[in-house]
Formats: sequence, structure tokens, C-alpha cells
Amino acid sequence: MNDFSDRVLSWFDENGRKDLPWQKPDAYGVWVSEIMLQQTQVQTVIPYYERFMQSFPDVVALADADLDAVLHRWSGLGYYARARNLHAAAGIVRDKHGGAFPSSFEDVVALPGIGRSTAGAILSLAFSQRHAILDGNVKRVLARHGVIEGWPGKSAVVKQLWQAAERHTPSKRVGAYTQAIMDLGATVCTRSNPGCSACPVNADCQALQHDAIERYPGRKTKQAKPLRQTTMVLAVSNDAVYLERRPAAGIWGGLWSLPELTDGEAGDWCWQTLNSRNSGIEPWATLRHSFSHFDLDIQPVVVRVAGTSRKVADGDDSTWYRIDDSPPGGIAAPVQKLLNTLKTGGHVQNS
DNA sequence: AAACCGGGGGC
DNA sequence: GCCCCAGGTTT
Repeated sequence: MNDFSDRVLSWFDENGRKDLPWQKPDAYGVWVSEIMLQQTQVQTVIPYYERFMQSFPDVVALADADLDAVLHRWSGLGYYARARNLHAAAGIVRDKHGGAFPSSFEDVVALPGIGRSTAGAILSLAFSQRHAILDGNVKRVLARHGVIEGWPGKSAVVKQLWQAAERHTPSKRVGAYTQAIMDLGATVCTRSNPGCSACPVNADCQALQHDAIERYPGRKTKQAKPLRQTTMVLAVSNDAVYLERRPAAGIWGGLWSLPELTDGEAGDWCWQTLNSRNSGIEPWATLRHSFSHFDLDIQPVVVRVAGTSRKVADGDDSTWYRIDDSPPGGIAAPVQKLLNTLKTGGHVQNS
């Protein structure tokens, strides 16, 4: 029986893609592509990658660019935190590594946005150093082949997967192997309807032998989502609503939102925050918003602000937003919904 | 609608 | 070191 990596490499020589734009011994290009591929499929990434590399042909060009220009080039790929990390890391490479992408594992994994797997991918692909990788595709291949039980989010499970990854990683042709094992997971050992008959390691795939492919990798045991509650104030003065910018970190980071009331009541809030009396308080029906980890019940309360208190707001972090104007920035979906309701005047009142 | 995704960060 | 988070896409 051939070694695992030999079979994967032979399969790759026959079936793998070897002419992708980032498949060159250029660490910078490999890095950019790996970050893009963390979140997006190959076909989508290619045009973004080409444009990105034209705008920022090397790591110093990226470091010297304005973050806005980088985000603009990233626009459409989503997960903008990764573009911010890419830009920050480029600055570190320029300032701390003399503009040359580092080639030691410790230096690479220390860069923002690069963890163990991405560092392994870059170093094996660009520098032919023997490092294992463990992205979602590889996790699936290894969990099935070795019947590694449990959900890969659990540290005990991911530890076993890393051990298998290290064990299978060859010393020769390690860059080709990295590409090969990712391709295998992406095109053959797929989440649903895997092509086991075409798989180079089907002969000793434990899950296949037990006819239990669909059991691996293990799923997260889903638990009831917690329910949280908040009150959002729609402070209305003439045709404007008071908005606040949320802190950069956390939910809806940096987006504009309505002020939230954790305790106390809306009339006091109006007096304390806006130095204004109110001429009416009107609760609306609760609005439920679902996140991946919890549900949020929003209790909207409209507060009619008596007189004008415009001088209180209108800074970087708060503003009176005239509801017919274009918004001051990004607005979280449920907040937008409430603003639309306010604009059209229709709503269901609470009893 | 639910599963999935690598790294960051809080504890 | 463990667990959860954000903010998306794929199924």
C-alpha cells in the first residue's frame, strides 16, 4: 500500500489545478490568496486577486497604501476585518522585516490574520517548508479517513486532526501536497455527495469502510439559542431621529444604531441625554432579530422630543438623522427596519 | 434555515 | 488553553 501522501500527490498530478494565478514561489501572492480563499471559492477569488495584485504588487505597496484603498479593492469579498488585518500585517512586514515576507513560522504566525493553518500553507507553498495545514477541506478528509470523532470546534478533536495532518504531511513536495490535500477536500471529499470512487485514499478510508461517510466530521451539538432583550429609543425631533455610532468592537461594530436602554425609562433618558422634555412616549411591538448565537428581542420606544435640542448631538459619534436623507453610514438591519417603519408611519402598537 | 468557516480575544 | 464571537457563504 502506498503512503497516504504519495497517493494524494499522484492524484494531484493527474487532477489538480496547477496554473492558478497565485501558484508561484511568491510568499506575498500566496499570502494574499490564502486570506482571500479563507472565505471565498477559487472561481470568485481569481478576479479579485488579479485586481488586488495590480493595485498592490508587493507587500510594501500594500503597507504604503491607504486602508480605504485596500478596503475598496476588497469590496465585495466580505469579512473586511481580514482586509484590515492584511493591511496591518503588511505594515509589520515593512517595518519589522525590512519589506521581505518572513520565512520563519514564529514570525509568520505572529502576523495579524494568520493562524497556524494559514502560516503552514504559506510556508509550505512559498518556501517548501514542511508544515501541516488544517483548513475546513483538510479537516473533512482527515476526519473521514481516520474516523476522528466529534465536532472539529472542540479542542480535543482539533488536536487529533492536527496530529493526523502532521503525520500525513510529507517532507518532499510539501507545497504540492498542501495544494493537493486542499483540492481533494474541495473537489472529491465534499461535504455532501463525496466522490469516493475517485478518491486516491478510498482503500483505507475508515469512514468509507464503515459506510459512515456522512457521520464525519461530527456536527456541533446544537443548543437552544439564548434570548436577550433590549430597548431601543427612537428619539424623534421634527423629522429627525437621534442615532449613535456603536463602538468599533462587538456587535454591529462601527455601525450607526439607536440608543439602547438597559434600565431606567425613556423619559428619564430623554432628559438626561438630550436635556429635553418629551411630549409623548409610545412603545411599539417587540421586534425579534436572530444572530447565529442568540436571539435579540428589541423593544422599540418612540420618544417625541419637545422643542429642538439639535446642539446636543451631531458629532462623530452621534447625530440627528433626517429620515428622508441618505444615512450617515452603515446601519444594522433591525435598526433600518425600525427607521423604515418610522418613515412610513405604520406600526403595531404595544398594548 | 442550518451548517460551516479560521483567526481573534476574553476568561 | 478553552470556548465563544463576528459576519459572512454554502447547502
